[in-house]
Amino acid sequence: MTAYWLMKSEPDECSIDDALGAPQATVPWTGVRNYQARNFMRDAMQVGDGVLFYHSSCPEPGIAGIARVASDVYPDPTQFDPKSPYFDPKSSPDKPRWLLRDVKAEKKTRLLSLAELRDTPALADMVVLQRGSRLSITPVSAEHWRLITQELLNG
DNA sequence: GCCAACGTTGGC
DNA sequence: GCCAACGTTGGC
Repeated sequence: MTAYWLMKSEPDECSIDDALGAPQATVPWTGVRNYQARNFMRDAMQVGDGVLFYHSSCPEPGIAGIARVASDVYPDPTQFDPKSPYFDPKSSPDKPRWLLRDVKAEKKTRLLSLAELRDTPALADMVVLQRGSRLSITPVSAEHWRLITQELLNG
């Protein structure tokens, strides 16, 4: 059964344009250093799941495009790179702590801003909108996915 | 740069 | 296992 996700990326690091410009429009979702978000990728995601590509920590935070989970889970190579800001000295290649999946960008959309998301009563239950929510990967219900993609693709 | 909210660490 | 201190996220 297809599931849906919202995945945050800082556009300074990897914007929807960057992802679309990558080979096969596919990027490894590096840098997740939160166990709950990691576990979503490891245990709950499946290839083909829908992804709302969200721009965070930027002047205009919000959903910027549609993407899809494009690979099985595998170790995040940045955890082993001492020069990477995501380096984790407590991790090792034979016992990797951090995992990722590849994400394939499908379409850049208009920016559906965080303010607009918050102004939409039908989306009030979205995990990402909950008070104090900081997770960089959150599940999205089928109904919320339908509403948002309909608005972005047809609206 | 501020700060609320949450996660992680480490001493006990 | 508790919990205070500290670190991080991310909108504003």
